[in-house]
Amino acid sequence: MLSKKAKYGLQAIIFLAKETRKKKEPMQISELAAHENLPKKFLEIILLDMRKQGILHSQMGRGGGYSLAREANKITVGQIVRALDGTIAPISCVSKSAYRKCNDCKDEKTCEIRKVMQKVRDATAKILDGTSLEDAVKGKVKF
Amino acid sequence: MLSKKAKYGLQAIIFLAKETRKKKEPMQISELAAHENLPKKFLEIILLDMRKQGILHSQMGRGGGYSLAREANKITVGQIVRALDGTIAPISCVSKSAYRKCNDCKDEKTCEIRKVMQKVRDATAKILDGTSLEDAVKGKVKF
DNA sequence: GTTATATTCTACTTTATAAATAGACCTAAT
DNA sequence: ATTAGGTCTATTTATAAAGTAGAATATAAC
Repeated sequence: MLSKKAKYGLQAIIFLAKETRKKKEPMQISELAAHENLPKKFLEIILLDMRKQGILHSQMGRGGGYSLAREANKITVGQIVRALDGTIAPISCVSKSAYRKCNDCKDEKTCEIRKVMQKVRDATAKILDGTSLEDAVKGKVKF
Repeated sequence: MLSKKAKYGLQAIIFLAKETRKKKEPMQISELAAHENLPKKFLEIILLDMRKQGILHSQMGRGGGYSLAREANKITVGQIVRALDGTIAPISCVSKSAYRKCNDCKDEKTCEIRKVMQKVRDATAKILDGTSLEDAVKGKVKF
């Protein structure tokens, strides 16, 4: 399951992507939180995470706020989920961004669970990495 | 991410499926836990869950233990994950087995996140429901 | 330069849920 | 009756999620 962190982050950045098309000014955390009904302080952490990973850009001081660091068609849903949840893989031993061997795994190559979950990861990656914010906003989800 | 519960459950039932091909006697929790290096008491809860959902059969008393309730080709990985995690969906609003509307969702039909996650769910379901324990044990994971 | 506004950063508390553990209790075979 | 097993209740521990409070920092506007 997607964590709430990733879900809230997606909600916020999708709203940002929508609004960015209209006006170019950054948006305040408060406005984002209010519009999407998200816990403000939690959202603060989430936005900060995305900024540190280069997905969002922030502007301090008066008139400041958050804006997309790149164009909406250059940011994928997969990047956001990885930034906030660490991975899109159902199990860490098939993750590319956050690989970790299972605790008592005897042999990764013959692990049956790993084989199945590898397929799930690949299918998920294809969808999430193949969907940009622009696609999402325009409702153009392929596959 | 798959919970540890589901992962341990899969480990245990796959081991069971392998051993069942040889001998027909039920297997004890202790043996399962020892062989797969799983916390015994936690595994106890997991096996009980699967029994209550008709996936496993248990025999009380001396010489008892757990065995598959159906043949290995009649049990899918998807059934096990759903039994232990409630759903295979990345977000509850696209789950079939455990549907739940998102808290402050204004309109499910236009939700961009939902559209993407629906695709992920469908792709995941195809793989997990299309893979039986027999497939897993024989290393025959399609797709 | 001062002020207002907004992000950034730190720290702590609470609540909910996942993960793990302990022990008493029930069941069936011998 | 005894023994070997599952069943059930309760509790603890760890982590995710959320909320609270406040200080530090950066920037625009005056």
